[in-house]
Amino acid sequence: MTEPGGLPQSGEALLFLTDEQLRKGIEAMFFAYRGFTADPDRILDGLDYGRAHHRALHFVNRLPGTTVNNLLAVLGVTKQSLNRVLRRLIADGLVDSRVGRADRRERHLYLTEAGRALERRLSAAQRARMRAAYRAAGHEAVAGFRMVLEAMMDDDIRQQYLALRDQRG
Amino acid sequence: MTEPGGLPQSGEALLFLTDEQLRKGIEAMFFAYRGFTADPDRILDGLDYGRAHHRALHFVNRLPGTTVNNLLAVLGVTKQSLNRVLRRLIADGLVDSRVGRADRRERHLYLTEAGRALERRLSAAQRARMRAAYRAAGHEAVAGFRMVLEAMMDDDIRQQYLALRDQRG
DNA sequence: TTGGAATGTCAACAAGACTGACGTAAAGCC
DNA sequence: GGCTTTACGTCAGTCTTGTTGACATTCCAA
Repeated sequence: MTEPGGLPQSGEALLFLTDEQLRKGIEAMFFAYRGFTADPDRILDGLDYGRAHHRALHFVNRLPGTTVNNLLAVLGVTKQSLNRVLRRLIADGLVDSRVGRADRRERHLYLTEAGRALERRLSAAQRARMRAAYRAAGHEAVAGFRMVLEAMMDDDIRQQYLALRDQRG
Repeated sequence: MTEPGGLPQSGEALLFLTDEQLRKGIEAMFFAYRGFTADPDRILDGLDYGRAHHRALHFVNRLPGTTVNNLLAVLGVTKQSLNRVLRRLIADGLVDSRVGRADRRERHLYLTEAGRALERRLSAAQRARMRAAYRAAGHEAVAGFRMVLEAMMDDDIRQQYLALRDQRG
């Protein structure tokens, strides 16, 4: 499993990647994702919402006026699954669903004031952890972190991410 | 992305972190995790196993002879939840459960040859993606990636991770 | 006008997490 | 030897979040 016989090569820097190093990265990813979701999860727990609600709130906030179909693509779930979550958020007055003007079949989604308030609370918690991690790791580590994550995405997902990343930001 | 206004960037601290930057990191984490699990998920799908089985196989492989209790702590699930998964793996002959010699209440877990074969197949797929991402991002990015992830973990989880990380490797 | 696309709903189901309760066996302690 | 604790397994039930499949509605576009 270690690089056989002849020398490893690479575009960037003749990276020598042992299975050990890769394994550490895999386990780091696994454990870090738990931390990544821990703070919002705690908040959601008390409110009787789940991670799926957080994700919906996050992307409706990020993409105000997005259609249901577009949100499906971003979240990577079925419409039935999203619909259950969205229905609840709409019923609870966190999300506003407006019939499209150009195309009245479409529903455009917006956060209400209450929705924005919860989204802010959730993302503040998540950002606080991210900020602490960034501070602890330092400036260059942050750039590397993002580069590896972006390289790890599926190609089609990366396109979505990049469009999102560079819009307004 | 460019440092606005003035000053601060840093070696270790004094990182100037906008909410935009943090948000990009959060979304990168979200999308990258999908990629991270995509390849093993595809393999497992055809075998009628799930992500939970993969996690169990991974850590039994990593910690041969580990007890059920220890595995619970690493995975962060309840024993009922783990038991369902483990029972299946044992029944299917992928995991071997041996009564402890010093303490006969304990069960020590090992992969069988078939278990090792599946674990190798899964981790080979996951490592391939990680390797590609590392190569694309370059040597320094890898170090930064790991630093940020480690800083993002909960404290108690990080202890487990570090113990695991530095053992034998 | 008709076909197809976008949305939504109902029903059924499964994985994988959870809690709570209980049983058994073994170990540890007084 | 007896009592308590620990480790493990299991039964039963619940919840969230994902899945398919079927079907209705609305409405754009050819």
